[in-house]
Amino acid sequence: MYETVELNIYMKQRITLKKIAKEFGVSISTVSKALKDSHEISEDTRERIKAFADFYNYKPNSLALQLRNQKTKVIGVIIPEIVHHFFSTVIDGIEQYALENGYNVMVCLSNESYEKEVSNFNLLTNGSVDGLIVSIARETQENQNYKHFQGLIKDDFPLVLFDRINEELNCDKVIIDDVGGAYKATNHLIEIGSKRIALLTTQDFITVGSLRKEGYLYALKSQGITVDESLIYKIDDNKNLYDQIEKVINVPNPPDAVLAVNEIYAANALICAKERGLAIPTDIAIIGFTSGLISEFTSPPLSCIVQHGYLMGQQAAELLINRIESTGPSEYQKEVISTNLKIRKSTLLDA
Amino acid sequence: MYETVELNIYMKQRITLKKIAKEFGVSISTVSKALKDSHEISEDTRERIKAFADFYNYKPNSLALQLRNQKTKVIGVIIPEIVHHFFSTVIDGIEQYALENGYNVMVCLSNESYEKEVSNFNLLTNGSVDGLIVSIARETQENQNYKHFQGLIKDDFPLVLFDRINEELNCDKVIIDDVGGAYKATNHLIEIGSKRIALLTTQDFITVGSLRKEGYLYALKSQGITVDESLIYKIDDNKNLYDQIEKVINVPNPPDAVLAVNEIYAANALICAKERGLAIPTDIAIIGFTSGLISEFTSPPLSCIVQHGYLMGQQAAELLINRIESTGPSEYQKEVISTNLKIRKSTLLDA
DNA sequence: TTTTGTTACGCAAACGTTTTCGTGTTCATA
DNA sequence: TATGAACACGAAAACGTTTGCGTAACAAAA
Repeated sequence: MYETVELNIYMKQRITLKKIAKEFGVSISTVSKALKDSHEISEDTRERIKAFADFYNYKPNSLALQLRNQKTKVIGVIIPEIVHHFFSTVIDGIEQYALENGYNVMVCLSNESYEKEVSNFNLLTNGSVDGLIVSIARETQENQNYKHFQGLIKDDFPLVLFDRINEELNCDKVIIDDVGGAYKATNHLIEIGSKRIALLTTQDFITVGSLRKEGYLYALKSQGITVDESLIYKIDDNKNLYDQIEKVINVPNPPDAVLAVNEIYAANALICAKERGLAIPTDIAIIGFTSGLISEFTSPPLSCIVQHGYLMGQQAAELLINRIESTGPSEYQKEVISTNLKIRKSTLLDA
Repeated sequence: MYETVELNIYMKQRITLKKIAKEFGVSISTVSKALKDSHEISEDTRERIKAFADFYNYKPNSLALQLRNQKTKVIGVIIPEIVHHFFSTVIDGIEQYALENGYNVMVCLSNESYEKEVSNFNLLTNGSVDGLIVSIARETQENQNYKHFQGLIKDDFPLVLFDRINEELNCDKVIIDDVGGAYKATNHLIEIGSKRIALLTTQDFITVGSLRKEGYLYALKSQGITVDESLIYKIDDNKNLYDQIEKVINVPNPPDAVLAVNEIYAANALICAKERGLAIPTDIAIIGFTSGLISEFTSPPLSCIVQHGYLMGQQAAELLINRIESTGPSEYQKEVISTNLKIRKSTLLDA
């Protein structure tokens, strides 16, 4: 049965309305309507066409639909890197919310490179996606070159920034409460009696790093502790982490606590402290920021500020989809996701 | 200047060839040719059109191009979950190779669910992508329901399976040398004097788990060690990991070595062993499979079989793109990526 | 003056849909 | 026997692009 359909031997083409129409000697519109169960088409024709389409596993070409409907139901995501637990969880959250709302997700990686970020922009905003969720690449933050963002914003292209954002950019944003998180962590260290709290942060142009530094400073000040600038270390991610962190810990008079702005810094500090023979947390308490698994399996396990990346992804997707589907212009929103303090043995004195 | 172009106030539409044509009172084809620097168009017209297009930041609508060219230059990837270091590295490898070859990547998550896998299939194979790279969801492996795969294969749709594959499926595949890796790891344990080597593996329907078990058995047999079935534990990922692993370690006569088929099992075993007061590696040696970061930061750090996920991604992308761009049919390939043994202190006696 | 050639453009098809608006046929009603 | 409705379908436009081919206008050569 159904042998009239011509198929290329080497690359079977998908079946289309046109081919079905040809098979039955009817028009394309008849086929289209039949497949949509339109009452305009006689039951007999309808059933025959549907059976045929089913047999050949017909599915409407989504490109054609997207072109016609002027919307793709796809949201693009550009992140600095994917091999990063935090970003993975965010993607997960985006995906979940998007799918639940009939959208799909296209993920691209900037690899922290300005150039790749721009090319991803070009790629995704040429009609392939209805909106964009972005966390800014390190190089972009370093160079302060936001032209590609401004171009989009000028065109009212739906855009949501998350985590690594730029305040100047006029769009929806989702961030975690970096200041508050660092504040909580620092306060916790102070409460357990730490006096000389070192801060392992990033270079200044990474916004989350400088915000966490802010929270750290704020906590110290509000507790009346004078800030010792020599305890603040800006780690360069392009150089060897351990070597840099060793210079903080493996010194004559090491700090009695460390607040690290991410999990890796914290884990390295922990290894380093143990190497030097310091007891944790009695000699030195350590706390990090994280959403990862490393902290659970170090010994002792690391206390940390939990970041809720999944929630962040959901919120970003929600903002974006609202923006895409809204008719008129509306105020840009900035969602702040609060953090939790998760106390483990690296800061737990009584254990 | 250039004020004739009509723009909707609420949602600025992208500029199109048609609008440019209208602006200049020429035909669409003239504009198209002008922008492509065709000699058919006078230099004067050409320059004016190009300047205008540039001013309005014209970029060809990729949907229209994809529809016309009958190819999208996008490859779809479906993975069970993204919050998983191994899968992230694979994605990374796919992305890198794809981008270098003019392709983009669209990632979808099955969340180990059969239903989501199928819906992702439908979504991606309706014209949105030129080919698919898939690692099979757990539920699909459990139910053995591969109809959606067979449908694609029947249509000669370019498809590459990686890591979690099914041998029956007739398509390109990339796997790591699971048998060989487990064999290496087991041999290593035997070499350092382990006699009673426990295996922490997955349930049978996870192919990588059963393959690694095979390697483990093979190593034991080739060293003349009789297999003790009571040392083989099938962990159920849906239940609490630590509880299950505790039943292996925290017993009167624990094994003197553990081979875990992934990083998490290994890390849990390590915590468990320390909890019970066993010295590592003297009382019990532990080795895992991994590409993750956990192993580096446990104490002692975990030896492991390195999986080269990045390479795997590259190879998968290469196979797929070759398949997409090949004209005639050709033999399906199966690439096997070999593993490395990375010895750390969890199996290092002399340290 | 006629022929030939070049220049500079326009037409239309094609990709695969959806959907509005016809339109020809049949059948029942006045 | 006209009239109207109901039925079943087709034509065509639209989404945005590319490209082979046709052609008007003009200039140069025969």
